[in-house]
Amino acid sequence: MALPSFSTLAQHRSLVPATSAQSGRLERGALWSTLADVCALLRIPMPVRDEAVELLFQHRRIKQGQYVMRIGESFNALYVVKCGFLKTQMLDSEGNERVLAFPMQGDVLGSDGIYQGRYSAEVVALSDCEVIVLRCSQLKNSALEQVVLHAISREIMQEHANTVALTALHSDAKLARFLVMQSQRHAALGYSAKSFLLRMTRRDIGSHLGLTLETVSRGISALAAAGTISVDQRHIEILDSEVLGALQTPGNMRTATKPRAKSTRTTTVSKGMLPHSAPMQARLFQQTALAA
Amino acid sequence: MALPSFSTLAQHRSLVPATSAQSGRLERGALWSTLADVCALLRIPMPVRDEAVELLFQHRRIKQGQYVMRIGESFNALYVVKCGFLKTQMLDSEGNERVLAFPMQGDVLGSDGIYQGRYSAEVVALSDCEVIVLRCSQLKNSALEQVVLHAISREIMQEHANTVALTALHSDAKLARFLVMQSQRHAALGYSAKSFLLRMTRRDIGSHLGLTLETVSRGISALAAAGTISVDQRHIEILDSEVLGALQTPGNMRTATKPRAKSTRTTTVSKGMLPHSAPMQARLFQQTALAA
DNA sequence: CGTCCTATTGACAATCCTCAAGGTGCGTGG
DNA sequence: CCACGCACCTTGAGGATTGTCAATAGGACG
Repeated sequence: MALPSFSTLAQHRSLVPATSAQSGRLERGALWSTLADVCALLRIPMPVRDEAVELLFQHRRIKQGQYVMRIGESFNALYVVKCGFLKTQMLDSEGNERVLAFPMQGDVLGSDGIYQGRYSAEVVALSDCEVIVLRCSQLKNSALEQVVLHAISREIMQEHANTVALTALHSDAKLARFLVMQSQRHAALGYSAKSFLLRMTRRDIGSHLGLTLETVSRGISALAAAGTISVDQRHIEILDSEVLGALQTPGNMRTATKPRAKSTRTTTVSKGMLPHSAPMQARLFQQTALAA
Repeated sequence: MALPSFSTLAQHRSLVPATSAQSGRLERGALWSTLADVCALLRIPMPVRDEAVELLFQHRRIKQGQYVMRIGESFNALYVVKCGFLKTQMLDSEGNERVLAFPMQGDVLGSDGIYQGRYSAEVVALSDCEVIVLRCSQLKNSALEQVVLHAISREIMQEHANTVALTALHSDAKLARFLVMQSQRHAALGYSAKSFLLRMTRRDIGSHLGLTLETVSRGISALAAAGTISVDQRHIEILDSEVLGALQTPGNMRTATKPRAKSTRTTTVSKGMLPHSAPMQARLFQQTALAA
């Protein structure tokens, strides 16, 4: 069982929806994954604890349009996406839905519920999906706990950095960035980086980027007209990744602080107070804290 | 020692910069805080472990304009703001600075370094400050570790939610939201909610909100002209908090998904698969995981 | 085959960025 | 103490971007 269909998936064609890959063992009429399976899916090395308790985590199939979880439900499990494509959204203070992310294979769902004990976002399947259920009771003090916490912290950091970066860009740059990220994420799963299918609506993209669907549509049309990409409905083909990459951070949008100089009496603070070769301490704390 | 100067501070006038409140014990020529001090500052109950090891955490003074940490420095400590006002910023892919947050009393600095083992943001003091140094070696497996992790997860969740919410608003709403949050944060520390001093420049505000400094300036002027606030340099007085609060989410900016209906075959999934009174499990996992 | 959702495109208006020109406050050095 | 420089703030005018409203067309699905 060791590594799951990871290397297998790495050869797939891009347009075949990654529906229900059939790894995991069949037992009691359902599919289950081992600790090793989940770790591989999360791309985090398996802890070497010899307590070979062989924990098994049940799979759950989600049909397109169905919800993995709803806002307000009490937090009792985390989920790891085994395959398929989803959308995470929350309600802002007005009651409108705002799209937070588009999770896919290897992403963790439900981490927003840890803190409040209640999910603050909902996750809906944009294609038929399969997720692995990690119940709290299973995670608590298990070998998986640190692994999952590591994955969560990685995701939150990346997503937040991405959200911040988006704030200062204008529509074309946002769009280019979104497409590049989609491309990279597809590539990371072994699909084509040049050709992929957007599973979400223009409106979803707009909500995620802070644009209207018309602006998204126009932006995509403009990129296509410029020959940077080719569009057929939701099928995207990247023709010039150079140009697309360059578009991510075009002009200024003078929204940033520019100076980058003058540090009033910065003397030797940074080197004076905490020198002491610390990488090891950092690593140690990391072990215990948010990483694995 | 118990609760620090918390209740004392709660009576201060708003314009007096909260510089170097003098709690903490003096030892070896420096100020130190106990576990109880730090927990109170973080507004998190102190763990009841009877290992009364009496850990002491050293204070560090930061003069206005000095840096608490720089981008790229290796991660070896977290900091809790004892008093003063600061600014956190990172460099985007272009090399421009982007302001992430304006930390104040009780906030944690440096959590962005946990994951990479290296700080990805820098923190500069906007006023004379005092921070409490939590070295990794002290935190590791200590009673404080869970407390700090809880505080960090709380901060990250709030900051991310705030960042996401900002994305869809237009300038006036962003500005109103910013002012309301500043007001609330000041109030939470015992200062006046109606009258406070902005320690950051218009440019910093703009960078934080994704606007230019001119737009910020115009927005503030407009609010003042409307009688909602009164402005004198960086001194802000809120005259009509009703109006200001209402401005936070004005028109639509049709950026959100609106439908809010039609769940294709949602049948009984959410209630069918994971009912089981889970709050207790959630609480347990919470204990072990990110909370205290 | 009709309906609904989605996407595209156009025209127009509002917002916001850009460039530019003062003005104010503060620290530094003469 | 005053002059000067420098950052910060304000305000204006013009233009680019983007939101809004509206009309149309294609596709999915029952």
